[in-house]
Amino acid sequence: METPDTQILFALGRITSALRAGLWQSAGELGLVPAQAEILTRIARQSARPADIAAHLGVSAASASDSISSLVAKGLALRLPDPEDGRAQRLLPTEAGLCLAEKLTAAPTAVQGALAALPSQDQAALLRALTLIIRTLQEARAIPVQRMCVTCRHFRPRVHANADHPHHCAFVDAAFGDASLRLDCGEHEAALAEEAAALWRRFDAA
Amino acid sequence: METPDTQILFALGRITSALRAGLWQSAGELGLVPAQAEILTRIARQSARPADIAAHLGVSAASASDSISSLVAKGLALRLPDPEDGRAQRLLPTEAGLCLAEKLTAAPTAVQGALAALPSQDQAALLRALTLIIRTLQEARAIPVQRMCVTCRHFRPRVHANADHPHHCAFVDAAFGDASLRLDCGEHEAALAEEAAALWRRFDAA
DNA sequence: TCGATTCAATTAGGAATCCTAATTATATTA
DNA sequence: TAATATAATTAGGATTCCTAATTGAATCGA
Repeated sequence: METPDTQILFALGRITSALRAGLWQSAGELGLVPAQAEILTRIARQSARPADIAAHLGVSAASASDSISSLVAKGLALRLPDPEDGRAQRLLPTEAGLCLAEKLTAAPTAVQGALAALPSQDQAALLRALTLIIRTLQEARAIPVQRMCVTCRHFRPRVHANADHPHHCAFVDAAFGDASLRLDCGEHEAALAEEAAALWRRFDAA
Repeated sequence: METPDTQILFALGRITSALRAGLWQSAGELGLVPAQAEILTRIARQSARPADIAAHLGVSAASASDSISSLVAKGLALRLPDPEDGRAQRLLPTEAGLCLAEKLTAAPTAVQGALAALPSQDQAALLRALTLIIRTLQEARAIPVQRMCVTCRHFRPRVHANADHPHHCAFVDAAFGDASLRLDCGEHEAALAEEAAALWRRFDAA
């Protein structure tokens, strides 16, 4: 318990516990368990395959299938055949599922409150650090690839002198700062390999 | 998915998944499941009561009791009567449990790798932000109280001009920075209520 | 001091997740 | 066309997780 690494890991563990407890609480009030709530909010945002869900949650395909079946049995989700691949399926929320997903994302949790209470400079620094971590985890194949700024061909890191808005998005043609980094952007287009490496170095530089 | 809050929550979710998957992996190689691994490493660091374990993990006392029983059945932990309270127990690791706990903490995970790869400035900023979050979660009674710098009577936030080492610990009489903030310090002594509030304001100030 | 209440912990009962291994059906490749 | 790979589920079993009820010990008030 001495290096920053160890302290950070410890801190993440504590916050993870709070997140799980909060999810049991808020999901439980709506008749769901955490895994079901996570899957439902995910497919409410965007349709996904069972394999995506499993990768997103970091569980086996069999476990994901279990939880999906629970949602289907409750009439909150549908399994439809995937038009692009006869082996695959597309998961969609039902009307009731969408309604419940909105309540879930709206439900305030203790962690959300703590984030809101964070000074905006710390918020930006936190988001920046987490973005870097997620990028590294992606490269290590520990988590599935995100549609995030730091791998997007529209991203221009550190091109402005303004310390609060050093980055630029070529898609919306606007300057922005660490606080506005996206991890799941609808306009994301993957940069080519060498281009991505250059973005990475530029953003990462301390 | 627009405000920093939402992005941060999303990011924490992704990292949580990676943490859980890593724990299934590393604990699984040693014949444990995540909950058992977390309890074992916790009691290896310091003896604890079942109620502490439950609060630490954010689960019910009954669930904690289940997992503790699993550890006891495997010969990795012992339940001893608590000398201070006849209703309570003290949990201790056995020799085999200590040995396993060391292997667990030594096992490198993907998230640990990602943390190590983080530039040290981002590490410090991350630890600072997480410390603030944990402090808020404690106040909201969402997680149990930690033996952390920001609630310690030896802590002197922002007393030095040196930007890298602005804080001071009166116990060891040394300057330190955000990167060295402790969340579980052996020398922690809780500050009085009003004193604690003053520390908080001073450290929090952006 | 004695009863009532509170508290720490476990047990009981049951639902849900999680795993690996095996199976089915579709895609891809040689 | 045959062999292999992939997407998903099912089967079987271990474990966690919940709430409610129980046991024993500590504390509080009359």
